[in-house]
Amino acid sequence: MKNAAVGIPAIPSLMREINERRVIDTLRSKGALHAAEIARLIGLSKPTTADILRGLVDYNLIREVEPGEGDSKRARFVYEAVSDLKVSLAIDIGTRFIRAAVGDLNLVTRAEVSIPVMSLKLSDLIKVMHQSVDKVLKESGFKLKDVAAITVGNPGVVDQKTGIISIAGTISALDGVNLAELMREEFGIYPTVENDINLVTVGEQSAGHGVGIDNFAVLSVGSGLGSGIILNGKLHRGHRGAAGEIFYIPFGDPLDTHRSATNPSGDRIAEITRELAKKHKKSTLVEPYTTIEILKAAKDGDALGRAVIEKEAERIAIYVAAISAIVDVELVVLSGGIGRQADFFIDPIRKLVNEILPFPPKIKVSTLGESGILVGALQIATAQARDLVFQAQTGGISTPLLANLSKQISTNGDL
Amino acid sequence: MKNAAVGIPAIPSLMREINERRVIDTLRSKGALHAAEIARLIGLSKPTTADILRGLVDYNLIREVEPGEGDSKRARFVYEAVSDLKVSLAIDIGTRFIRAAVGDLNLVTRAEVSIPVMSLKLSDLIKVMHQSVDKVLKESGFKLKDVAAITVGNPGVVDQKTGIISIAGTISALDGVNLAELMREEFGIYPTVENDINLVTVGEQSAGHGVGIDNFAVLSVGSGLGSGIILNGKLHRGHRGAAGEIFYIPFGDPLDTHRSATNPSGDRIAEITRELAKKHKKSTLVEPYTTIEILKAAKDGDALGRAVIEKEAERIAIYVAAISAIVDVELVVLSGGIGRQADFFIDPIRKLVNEILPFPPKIKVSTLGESGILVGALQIATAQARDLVFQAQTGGISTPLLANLSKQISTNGDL
DNA sequence: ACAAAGAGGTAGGTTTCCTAACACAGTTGG
DNA sequence: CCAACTGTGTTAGGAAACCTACCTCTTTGT
Repeated sequence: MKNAAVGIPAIPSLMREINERRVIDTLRSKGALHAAEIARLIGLSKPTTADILRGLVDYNLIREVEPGEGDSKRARFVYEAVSDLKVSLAIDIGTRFIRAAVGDLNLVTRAEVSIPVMSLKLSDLIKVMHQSVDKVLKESGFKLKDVAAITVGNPGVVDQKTGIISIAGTISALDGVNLAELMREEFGIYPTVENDINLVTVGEQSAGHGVGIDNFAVLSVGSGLGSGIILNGKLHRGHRGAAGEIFYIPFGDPLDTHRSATNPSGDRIAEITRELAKKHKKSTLVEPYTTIEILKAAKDGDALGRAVIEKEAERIAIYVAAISAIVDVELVVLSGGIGRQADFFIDPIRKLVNEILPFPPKIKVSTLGESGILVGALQIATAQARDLVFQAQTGGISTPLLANLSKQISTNGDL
Repeated sequence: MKNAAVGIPAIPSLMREINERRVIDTLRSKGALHAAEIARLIGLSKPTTADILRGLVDYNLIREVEPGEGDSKRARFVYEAVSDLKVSLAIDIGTRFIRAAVGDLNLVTRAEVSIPVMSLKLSDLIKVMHQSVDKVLKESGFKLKDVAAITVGNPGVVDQKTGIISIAGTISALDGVNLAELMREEFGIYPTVENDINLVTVGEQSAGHGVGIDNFAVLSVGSGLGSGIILNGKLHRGHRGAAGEIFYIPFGDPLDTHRSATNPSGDRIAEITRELAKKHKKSTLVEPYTTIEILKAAKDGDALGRAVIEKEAERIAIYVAAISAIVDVELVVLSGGIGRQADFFIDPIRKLVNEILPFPPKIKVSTLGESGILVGALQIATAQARDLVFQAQTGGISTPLLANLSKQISTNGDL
């Protein structure tokens, strides 16, 4: 036991790796650039930058390209990050469809498919998942061996340590299942399994209303109710991955497991309508009340429809307020089947939230649509894929170790 | 504009600074050590470590001491971090007392005082604050010029950008005041002004039940109601510093600004008692109902007292549940005048929380007592003081810049 | 047309770290 | 009790990474 090092020291080769990573990150985010410009952006000298670029070309992580329109005419060599060394795979296990997407290392979606679910039995879900993966890979022109990382969305809470899913609600076949392990057996790759609303939230962060916002939440109101939270620019999962499970906020009778008094989700909307139908006799709405018809009627000016929506607004508002009271977000994005339709009743939500809170958040309606889950899943899978590719090509140390170092750097003053 | 560097590059001198900081951090957390042991702990080679140690001795940041009991007999030189180069100051502005403490760079409390406030007028508060600072400095043997950093606790929400306090509740004289700027004028040092419950939370993290726990909350039930949240090991302040203002969770009637139906704080406890007194005629309790007497009666077995406490338990439980539903913490620590007495009614709180949540947190009662605010404030002030001293002695770059670098390092894989 | 500015490269030098080898001082075991 | 061992601290030599300064060549601007 001669060198039982606890931490990793800052040695010259580590310095080089940090700078290499920053060069490639810069190329991925800004597109093709020439050496002098990269040097300026990062703060390195030209000789060092040129040396790093030569190394990255040797590693096959970047390549020389023809100077384009935006480049200085004096630039003789322009570099871009190689995007198709490996790909990442995003899968969304939903109640009605299983969707899948293939993305390259520069986060460009190469293919996207959607296959209807035949039954909610676990074996059938796995079967359809296989079909969607096969189909999306074929369409993208890549093979399974090209896949570096997979991220899977599901409606449940995922235990980060064991990998086991719980509270999967509508897809109860997933409860108690270790989906990550199961997929490793099926596809040979250990995937990241994540809650679907958390993925929508990451999607909003990378391509929606959450771009550049460090503290925001997504409130998803659809057939179920849930939320995802970005705090200090990072998805907050909580101790057991159950952060954002706002259904369990004990509004009304604490022991009412249906949250009958406050639940705005599709589960409850028919009951709200039935209740309000006693007062509003004139209505085009008839049993069985469906969410789609209620929303349509409300837009068309139907009194019962409007009354239901007014109630919905109140119920959504209290959840927005509860989230913001506890974590003080800058923005709440409404998502999910009902939330995405909230454009025409967002004003009463805002009004009530502003009355409840001294520091109300902005409230917006998601514009990402159905594929929000895949956008977020690709974001996570691609980040992992980039890291794996970097390690594989350079033989560098892993990002978790680097993150460890960066933690050690800033113990002070950064509380 | 020849070198408009956006980031800071990883250059050799930065590497040295990282290693210097890690050496001194190691000495502060582990006490006195000899060179070979430090080298092992950090992972550096012996010659490099010895060189760094010589440098830090020259900078006056560490000093050579006599080898003690715990040290290897072969150790010829043992080093410790210099603790009294500068000190930090913690101030707690409370409704009844203003407390102050002086701590050294190794986080040892050198003196602590408590002075009753005469009135809640701003000018009087400032006067008493001055007295407490003078007194605590005198007792500690340091002067104002030795103070490197100050952290001040107050009941309000502090806007991180403007420095202005709001919702200060019981000390309404602070509302709209820029206390940080005011103190800079008084003491010549720009302090960190922070919400008092946030400071208690940092206190629990460094010296209470929160040691080693990455996700936990402090629920403070006293004359008011509030909470502080540690997520991923860091205090979460939120977009406007209003995180943890759980009073605004719209339990009951959303527009009831008193939260009559659910507020467990001292504000409301007399009313709860009055209500329950109708059912429990036999009681030693009489108007005016005070929190202290109610708690005492309940402990002595008084029926009315017990009924009130039962109600309190329910009310506390729903706030614990709401926090945990949203951020999924491992632990909730009960604090504040009432919360710290919760030992004898913690079981019904646990029972109800376990019934409400699928992933209930552990619940514990704070053991820090009245000085929790000062413990947290010293923690923050000392972290800043260490950083300032390091910069002053070495001429190194600031920690925010280092943190910036560490952020740039781990863009990937660390979502 | 020619000077200025910018891209890319080379040379030389500094800083930082490492390994290897050694001197010296305690520890251990026959 | 002394030889062999183990661990501390130092010295020497060398590798890796960065920098500045300067050079050439091309484009830009007057």
